[in-house]
Amino acid sequence: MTTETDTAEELLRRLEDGGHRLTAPRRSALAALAQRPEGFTVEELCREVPWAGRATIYRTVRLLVRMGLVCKLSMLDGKPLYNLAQAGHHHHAICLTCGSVADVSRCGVDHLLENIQLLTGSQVMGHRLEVYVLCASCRATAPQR
Amino acid sequence: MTTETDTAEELLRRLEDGGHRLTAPRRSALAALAQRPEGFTVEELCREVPWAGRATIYRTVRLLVRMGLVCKLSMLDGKPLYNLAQAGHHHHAICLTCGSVADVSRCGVDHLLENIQLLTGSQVMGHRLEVYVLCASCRATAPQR
DNA sequence: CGCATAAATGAGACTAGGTGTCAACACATG
DNA sequence: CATGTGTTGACACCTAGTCTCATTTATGCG
Repeated sequence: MTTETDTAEELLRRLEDGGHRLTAPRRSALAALAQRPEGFTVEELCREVPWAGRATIYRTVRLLVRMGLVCKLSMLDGKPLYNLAQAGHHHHAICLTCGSVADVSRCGVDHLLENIQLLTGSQVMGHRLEVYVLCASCRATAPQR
Repeated sequence: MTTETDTAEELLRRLEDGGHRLTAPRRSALAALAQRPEGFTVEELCREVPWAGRATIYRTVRLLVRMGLVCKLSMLDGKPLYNLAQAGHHHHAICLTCGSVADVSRCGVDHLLENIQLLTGSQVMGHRLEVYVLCASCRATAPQR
């Protein structure tokens, strides 16, 4: 089983491989972020690592997003939420109750985009898909969030 | 053919039908917005109707969004863009070049959401889909935006 | 018409989320 | 251990939007 520490180590390694320095603020930010598999906001991270500058935390998260290690998604009300990227896909089913994020890439998204090209004659340049769900386990239990 | 004036009149009528007052700031905001079928930002509207208060313009747009007359979508970089709602659907193919918005509802979105429920065992509560395209006519001409 | 009154307005403070600047600092390498 | 570039932190600034509250105004009623 992958622990939070493993996750943080992995991110650290990826940063290093990318030619980035492993500084104290980055280590702390990664450690904090690895403990929140259900997603986090940058302000939350700032509160958890109060001795590091706000700009630094934002820069670290932006770096991780650009490297594809973290993805930024938006909740129903438009508020941003970040979470660890599982792989290279870009589609999520976010549970409104527990915050868990499921991969939706194999549910026909590509097919949908193909249809759009065919039916409208346009060329798809990018897309954003966010699905808000009540996940299987939350359907049976009480809301927590 | 529907002119911009017709559009503004129509919006005005809908507001009135909804029990809202037809005030001068609202009339101007609607007139300005009706002239931008390719979408607009609220700040743009504020610049076009500078004698009306910024809060009022924001309130007017929010009202129109809540009434389903205008929809808020977000561009690839996350910046918000508003445009006149064509109907009750919620899916758009936004041309990155000319800003035109096409309806994508009949391209299999519902089918996709059904698949998600079946494959993940979750209940879909809401979703957001934005597709960024180069529309058919822009594929043949030079970029303008 | 004239009036009452609830709805709407405008100024401006405030919020969230995020970026830009710049002097000071620190990591890794020669 | 010098050196130089990447990184930091403080803080100003930005966009997008909301809230408050005193003032104004559209509209239905008599």
